[in-house]
Amino acid sequence: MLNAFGKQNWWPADSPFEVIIGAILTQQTSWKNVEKAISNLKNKKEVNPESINNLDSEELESLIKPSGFYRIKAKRLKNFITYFIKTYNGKVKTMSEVDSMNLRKELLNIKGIGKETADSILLYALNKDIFVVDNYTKRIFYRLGVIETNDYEQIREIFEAGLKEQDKNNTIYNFKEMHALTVELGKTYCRKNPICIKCPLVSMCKKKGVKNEYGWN
DNA sequence: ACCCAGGTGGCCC
DNA sequence: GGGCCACATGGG
Repeated sequence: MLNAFGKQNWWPADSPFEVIIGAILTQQTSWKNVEKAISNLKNKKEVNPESINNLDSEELESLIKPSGFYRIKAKRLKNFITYFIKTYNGKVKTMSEVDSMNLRKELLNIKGIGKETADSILLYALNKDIFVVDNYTKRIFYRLGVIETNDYEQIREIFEAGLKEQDKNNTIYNFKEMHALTVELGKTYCRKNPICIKCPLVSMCKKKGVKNEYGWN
């Protein structure tokens, strides 16, 4: 994937806090639309916990409209920021000092932050060695025959173990690139309706004739 | 006119 | 534990 697509250098953002905002806004949404929403926020105010918390809900909704699901995402942003200010005084550094698996549980208790969003925050905002599993990860590597399970935690542990074993000295970097490259490959060659024939990994495929969401046509 | 996007929670069984 | 649904804008 690195040969096919090059280094991705995720996550594009000016600050770790902006990574978190983007992680919530990009749920089931193309990054292009998220960029518009973040650009609207930046044009309004500096993107920091206090300034976004001080926006009233209707104004926040209207600013993030391009990212879709804007009413529910405005609530999700507020849910996170309320917790973040109350618990960590709005400081990313303070939050990042918490043990990563304990912090993961805390994040998962916030309504609107599920596993992928929590793990994106841990990896890309806080540089924790947690691998992010998304639907492309499941779809691509199921089709390839690399994984047989659909369970998020199992898949996360399989990738974490494999990537650590391959290169212990660049765990965080490799987790970041692996996930970003997986998304890049998925966007181009691994949609729900399979168009895998030009996929750079197609020669590795072990599975044939599987017909379901994670199937091969 | 479809199909899909860097998911999540609620509800039902 | 899974299966289905709402949430919504914008691009191919």
